[in-house]
Amino acid sequence: MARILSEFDGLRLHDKSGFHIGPKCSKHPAKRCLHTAPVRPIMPMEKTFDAREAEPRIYADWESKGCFKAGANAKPGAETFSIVIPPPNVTGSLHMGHALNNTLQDVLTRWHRMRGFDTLWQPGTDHAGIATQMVVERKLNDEGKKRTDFSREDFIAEIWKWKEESGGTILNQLKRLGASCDWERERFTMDEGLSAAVRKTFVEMYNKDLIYKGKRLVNWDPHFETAISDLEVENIEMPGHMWHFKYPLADGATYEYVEKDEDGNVTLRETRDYISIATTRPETMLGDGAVAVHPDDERYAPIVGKLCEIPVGPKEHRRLIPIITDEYPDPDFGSGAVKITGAHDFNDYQVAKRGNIPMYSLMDTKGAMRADGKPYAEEAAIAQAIANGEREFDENMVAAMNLVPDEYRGLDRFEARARVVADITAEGLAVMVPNLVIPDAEGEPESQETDEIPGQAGDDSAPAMIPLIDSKPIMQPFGDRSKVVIEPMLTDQWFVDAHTLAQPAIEAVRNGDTKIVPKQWENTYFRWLEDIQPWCISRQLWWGHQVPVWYDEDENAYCAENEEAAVALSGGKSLTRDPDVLDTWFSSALWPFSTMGWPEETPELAKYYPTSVLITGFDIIFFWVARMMMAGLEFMKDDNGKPEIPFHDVYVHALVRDEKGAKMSKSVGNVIDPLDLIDGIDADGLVKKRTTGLNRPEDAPKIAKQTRAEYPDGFEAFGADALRFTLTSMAAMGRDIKLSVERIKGYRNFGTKLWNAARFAEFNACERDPDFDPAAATQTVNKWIIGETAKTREAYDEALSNYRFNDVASTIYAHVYFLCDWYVEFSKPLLSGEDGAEKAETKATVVWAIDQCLLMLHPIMPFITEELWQVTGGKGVLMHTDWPTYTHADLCDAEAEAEMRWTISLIEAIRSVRAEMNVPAGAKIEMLLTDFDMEAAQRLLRQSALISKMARLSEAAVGNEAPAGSIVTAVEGATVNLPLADVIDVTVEKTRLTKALGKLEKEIGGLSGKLSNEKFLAKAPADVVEEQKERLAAAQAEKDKLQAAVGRLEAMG
RNA sequence: GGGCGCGUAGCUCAGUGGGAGAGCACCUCGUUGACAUCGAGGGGGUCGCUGGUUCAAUCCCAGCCGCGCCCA
Repeated sequence: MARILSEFDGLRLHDKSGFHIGPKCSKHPAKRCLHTAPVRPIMPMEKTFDAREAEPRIYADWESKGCFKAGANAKPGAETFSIVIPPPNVTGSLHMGHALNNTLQDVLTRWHRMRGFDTLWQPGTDHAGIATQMVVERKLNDEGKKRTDFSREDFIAEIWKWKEESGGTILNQLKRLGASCDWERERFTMDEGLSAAVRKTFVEMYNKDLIYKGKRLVNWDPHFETAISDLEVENIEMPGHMWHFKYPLADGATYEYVEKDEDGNVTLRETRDYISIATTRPETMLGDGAVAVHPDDERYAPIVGKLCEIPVGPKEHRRLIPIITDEYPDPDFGSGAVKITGAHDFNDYQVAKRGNIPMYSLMDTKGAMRADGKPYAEEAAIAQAIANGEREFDENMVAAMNLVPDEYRGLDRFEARARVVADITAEGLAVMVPNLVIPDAEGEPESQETDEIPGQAGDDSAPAMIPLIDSKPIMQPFGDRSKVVIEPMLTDQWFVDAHTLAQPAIEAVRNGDTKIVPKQWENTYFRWLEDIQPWCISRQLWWGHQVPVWYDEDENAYCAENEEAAVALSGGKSLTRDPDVLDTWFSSALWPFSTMGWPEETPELAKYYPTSVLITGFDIIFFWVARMMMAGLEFMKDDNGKPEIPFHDVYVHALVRDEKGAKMSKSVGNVIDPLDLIDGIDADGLVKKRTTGLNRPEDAPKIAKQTRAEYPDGFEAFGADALRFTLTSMAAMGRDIKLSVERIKGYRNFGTKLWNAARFAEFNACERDPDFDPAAATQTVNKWIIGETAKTREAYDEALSNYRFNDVASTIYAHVYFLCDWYVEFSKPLLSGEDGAEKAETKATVVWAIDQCLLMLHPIMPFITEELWQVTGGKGVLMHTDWPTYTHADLCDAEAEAEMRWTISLIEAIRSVRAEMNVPAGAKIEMLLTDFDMEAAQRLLRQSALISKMARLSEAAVGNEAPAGSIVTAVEGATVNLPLADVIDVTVEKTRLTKALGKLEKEIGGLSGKLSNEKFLAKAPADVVEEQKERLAAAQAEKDKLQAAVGRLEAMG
């Protein structure tokens, strides 16, 4: 519906309803005011855009019209453009990272769709194994139920129920953001189709030995009681301790222990009956299989091959273990001797494998000391026989043995640590040092820290000797979801031979088939893939894709896509399925093709795979990008059977941080929910949000205070457009985004600016002219803005083609402001002039120019632009309107451009003087150009109306002589004289001119120095030399003009 | 320890081998018929430091200082 007020040029109503308010206008009593125009039920545009009301309405409209469907708005035979969404966790809710990620995808998708590409943005969610199981378990707990109250099937049914009810949250939030995904194609990694893809890939890889099962040391999460992959472990430096214990030599043997300094001088010589071992994990001593020293370490050479005693456990059953050599121990670290606990440490595991040292598992799935198996005495005896070399052993036998002494069985691992330390210390087998009072760096006495360290009694009596305990930071592994300390555990797990799969994935990026942007991330990608470890894909969870492997009674494995096939493989045996499920990322790795229907050969797959670009954060390059590359290249083949990449480009964007640069986190209380910026939230709501559900509830008051101080009024409803524009404008390559609420506000205001430009067009009855040809414009101002628009369009497309999102945003932002500041003002005289061809052309140009802004802004700010398009009677939907293809070369009129640039510079010069001289804004003054060239005179003649209006001149003329008492400034080709004798202060004016001259002289000095340098003239490119010459001439000319003005001032006295 | 990145205006950040930019903040003026969610004008930076390459370096190279991230 067109709402053009063609009969009421300049009509302005203060009442939003569109009815005029009364017979007298209170606002403009003295003027001719159209508020007194006849009452008419019309609907002018609202004064501002109400995002909260309009955005959901507009989105619903697009959706109902099928605007997002794959292929919508595609030109016949168009190229395809496809993106698969990084599937958010089904449990997720939208955070800033999603907002950024999806805004960028939407910008690209909308842009291509408008350009007529056959476009698919494939949406969906990820089943997120641990996260989802966690959410549902918590919900059941709230209902007083436990997971173990359910059968596996029933529990999974509970999760599906939850998914149906609550799983769509994040997708609805993406809609609120404006994401133009093809929702009809929504997929979920646990869908039947995607599950079939998982089974098929597993079976194929199994059959190629790319997947295998084995007992390996893996990262074990004692909270979730499952293995996790290396990537799901976060190593965090924590304050820790290193204890030093004596492992007595067997049978009271002794040796000469000698320490030397670098020059070989003996610094210590004593007879020892023990070997000193340093450890950060005393509880694992129970599982030691050996003590290792470096083969070159002379200190221990005398005792290599001998046995020593683990100084813990019942005395009568102390285990003896061999002292071996291995390259792993660092002689300069600690005592240089390392205990080897193959089942609980990754380094020890390697040593144990090399040395065929038994690896004794000490803990159960919850991280407590084992309580199963035979009594300690029996187990210890067997272990001793192994250590003595009297007994053969194998992996499984050793794994079954429980070497935890009876008194420690069932203890939590940290409790066990304290007990072990206390027991050893009590027995006098801790290494002791004098209890020195050590001066610290500031020279103040400070005793060795003894707080809460197991093994050191908090005794006031200050004993002479205390146990040697180093307090120092140690790296500890934590589960990225559970936040508990990860335990290396020796378990049977499924692995993917990632090394083999990585080679084609490396090659595809190296040879440019897939391009990573910004390029620096390629290094990260290569480094990880080149050193990739086997990928542990099995999880001891219930929610996920169950491993498609069945076992018969003899543990023979049959891998097949379903049970019938497995049974057939086994020759008809009765089989049991492997209970493990797969790492969620296993199914995510298939996402680019599984969502398109693979393993079926669907038309979508043929059309949209490989996808055009993947937009993702750097934090999942390893988790996801690299694995999709591996899976794609392994399973997808083009018509010639050549492995096919999943995407041509990978654009890696930054992390969104808070305004101060801190990572947004619940516990810090600095999280900003994108939806709160879109729809607004008051301070109470924000505080409530940030302080509920904290891990540390005691932080709530602090967080509340911080929040109120920072955002005393909460957030206004800035709308999705403003947030999107902000994120786009800040998405510069290679740097994190510090999100500023002020900046969002600024871009909301930018939307209002655009809105008002459209209102201006409406008030002036500027209607779209279907026959308007921008190349045929006749008026200088029109030709000029058309050329400027074309320039902007080219710069925009160039930037977006290169994923330079921030450049795109600033290009269109600057253009809109330029249009409003200058063209809109310039158009006014033409619009209020006589009816005629010029006026008609200008009206059409105004609409055209604003429409071009709407088009170019639409990918970033889809809502307000669509609303403006439709409110002003645009045809169809803006999101399916064709993208412009004109170029600056097509539409530029060089003369018009030069003339308008000159006009602008003159207006700016006059305004500047007026402001500096404090000429009242309302006062009209005269202007006279002197020393003018013909071009300047003609330009003034042609543009005097505009210049007079915008510079508030009563007269604009050319003349031969400057009037006395003029203030002077310069433009290209003329001296500008403003006769302001009554306001002029000779001293002030002289100061102003002197300052300006100073700047010019500095510039002239630099330029002439350069131009008199023969080397510069000889070596610099000709165009650069020419440019410098022109600049020098211009500066010189301006200097002359100002100099003359100074002369005249001095003549005045 | 290895790798990557960053240091430009008070703040947040663009940018370029040849005239230092934007937004916000700040100061002055202003209800001019689109817009006070606004307009006009203005101040403010030895482009981290030191060397090198070059006719020319904020930009390229090396070293140093400071900060961040990833990996061990």
